[in-house]
Amino acid sequence: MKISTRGRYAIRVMIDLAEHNDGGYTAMREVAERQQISLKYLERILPVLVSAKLIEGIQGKGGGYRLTRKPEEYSIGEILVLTEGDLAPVACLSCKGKSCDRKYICKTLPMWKELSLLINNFFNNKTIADLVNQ
Amino acid sequence: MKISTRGRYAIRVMIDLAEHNDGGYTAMREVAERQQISLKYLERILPVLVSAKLIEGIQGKGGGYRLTRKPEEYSIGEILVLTEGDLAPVACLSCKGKSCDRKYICKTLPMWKELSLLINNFFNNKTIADLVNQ
DNA sequence: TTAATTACCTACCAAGTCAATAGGTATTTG
DNA sequence: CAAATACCTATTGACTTGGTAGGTAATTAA
Repeated sequence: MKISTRGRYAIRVMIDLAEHNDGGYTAMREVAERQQISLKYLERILPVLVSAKLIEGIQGKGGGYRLTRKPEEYSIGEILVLTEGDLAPVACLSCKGKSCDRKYICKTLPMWKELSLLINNFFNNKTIADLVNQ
Repeated sequence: MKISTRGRYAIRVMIDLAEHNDGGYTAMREVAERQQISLKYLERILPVLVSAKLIEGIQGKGGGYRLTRKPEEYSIGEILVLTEGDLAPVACLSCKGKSCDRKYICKTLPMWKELSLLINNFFNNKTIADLVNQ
């Protein structure tokens, strides 16, 4: 029951980009240094954020990444779904998991659905801007 | 971000024991059959519930397990803590994890604490009795 | 007393995930 | 041309997951 470094690092990168958002591009080398995260590892996490158009990057000297929207327009939920794959607390509710043949009689399923809703609401109602301003 | 079969199966066993609670002992072979869970696997999950005195078992023919309290006196939280080890949604908040040296400057830590509280409250306010009666 | 049944115990295993590291290539700027 | 950057793919060691295998000890019914 843990959110992995992939998702947590992605959020920290987004916050860092929001904090240093002057219209230009921020090199991931700087972000990695400030956040004390391996640059090489970050480079493996970012592509999914780029292809989902949450950030955009340009190559070459002076290049880097920048946000494509305002910080308050990113929900934590969408970042985590991209990087973690799913926010379902149990396999039965994951879109990847196969349908369980006990779903109509399972006494625990309603509880998992309730929890899933709680967690999803929590993350969808929290934005990058909420985390920058504190 | 998933609760594993260990915790989920433990809860289902507790519910099953509560449903067939006539004062006597219920053989795990029956529970495994009803719940469609491998008996051998269940036998590996149960010892922690026994040593924490959530259930008690007696050996030999006619033996089995039974609850030591009333169903409404078991919170889902305590069952999951025993079987999953921890309910912290991130390593930084786990009792097992080492202390993070960014904890005083981390912009995300307050959010993880908030989520952790939400999840713990959810599980601590839900009992086995809540799941049996529906 | 014996056979059946049960909890209880330990070792093992295959597959997958996690958290990186390594070693590049392509692109752009000064 | 050199430096800096994003971008790409393969590999790896440690760990977790979800079991299986093969027993032993205790108890009861026949």
